[in-house]
Amino acid sequence: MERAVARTPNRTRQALLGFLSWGPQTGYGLRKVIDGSVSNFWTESYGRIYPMLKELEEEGLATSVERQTPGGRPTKTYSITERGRAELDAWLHDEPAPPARRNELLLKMFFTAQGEDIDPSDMIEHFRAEKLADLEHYAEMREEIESTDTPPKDMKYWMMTLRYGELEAEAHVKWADEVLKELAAD
Amino acid sequence: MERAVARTPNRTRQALLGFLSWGPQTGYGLRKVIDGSVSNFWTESYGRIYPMLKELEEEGLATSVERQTPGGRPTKTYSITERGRAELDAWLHDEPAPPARRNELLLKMFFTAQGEDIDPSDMIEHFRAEKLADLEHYAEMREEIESTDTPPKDMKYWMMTLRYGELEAEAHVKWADEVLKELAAD
DNA sequence: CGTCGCATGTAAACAGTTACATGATTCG
DNA sequence: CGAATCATGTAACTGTTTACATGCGACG
Repeated sequence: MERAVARTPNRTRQALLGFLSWGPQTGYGLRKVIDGSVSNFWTESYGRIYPMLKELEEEGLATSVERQTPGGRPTKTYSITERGRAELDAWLHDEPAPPARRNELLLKMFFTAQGEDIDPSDMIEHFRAEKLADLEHYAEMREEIESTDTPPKDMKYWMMTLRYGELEAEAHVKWADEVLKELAAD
Repeated sequence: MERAVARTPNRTRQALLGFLSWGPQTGYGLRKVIDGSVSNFWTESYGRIYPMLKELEEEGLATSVERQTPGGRPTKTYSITERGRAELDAWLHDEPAPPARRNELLLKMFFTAQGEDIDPSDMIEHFRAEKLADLEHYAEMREEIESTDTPPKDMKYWMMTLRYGELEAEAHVKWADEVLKELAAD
């Protein structure tokens, strides 16, 4: 009997297929799009993107066309294939793996009493500021998505991921406020 | 000029030093303690624990005593050294690295419209159930910490990490409720 | 007598980042 | 002319899990 395990398997494959499903892209372009849309809950580095695109092509999930641009480096534009779409679809149908549980901030908090004169206030203040910046960023994204002509089907789900970020960040700020108050009370 | 980067560096070292700062432990024991106390925001596998303990000893941050138990395997008990405590203390003083941003649930949500007839409701229902289970678990931990004679200095910080989990899980449940309602409205 | 808990450890594979190499164009 | 942006790609390194090997004692 096998137990379902909390691994973080390779999803770069699916992430790239997802973005290619919107239309052809270069490796460089994918990186930009990822940074500009899902950076809040997903990241990819060139060191993963380029080898993975090569792999996708070898497996017939994507095809590439190399273009000699009128000056500058030749660019390689990838497109998703039918088999690629099928793989993306299959992935969308199964259970996601839970995110890795590794939070250094909390680990430090947990051991604070073990150090000499540690005051975690600065660290939490910093954390709080980051979350507030995230919230501002989300507000901008909300406006941007609503103002550009996003397909309504996509829009709905994008807003849901945005909402996740908002509620989570708000909870984090609330936590920081509570904790800072308690720390100040000493 | 170097930019501070959001890496997730090796903190197994500090985690183990933290737990050893409470008192001597075996590798096996450390795993148990970690699972029973911080599993909510930190995990370690044997494959990291044993090699890391060896490393800590080589670097003079811990010492070990091998005991021949009256039957059974010999056990190796590690203790933290002064230098180990200094390293732990230094770590407690610097900024934590932000957690990795890789959430497969949200990545799936983001691409839901790209699949054929995808209804993410089941997935979110499952997510919600997990968070409710987490909340129950936190309630138990709260009682447990309060009933056993935890040093009050530690207690305060442990409760803060617990509170983080509670507020976050509550936000996640709220998100799931909102999203499920919206999905049901179609 | 089976399996669970105690207990240590390694090897292989996988996941992921960072730094580097290369080079043209455009903008200030 | 220097910096930013477009653009592709590799190599080295770090981090982490999983599966396996080994074996005793206790409990049912």
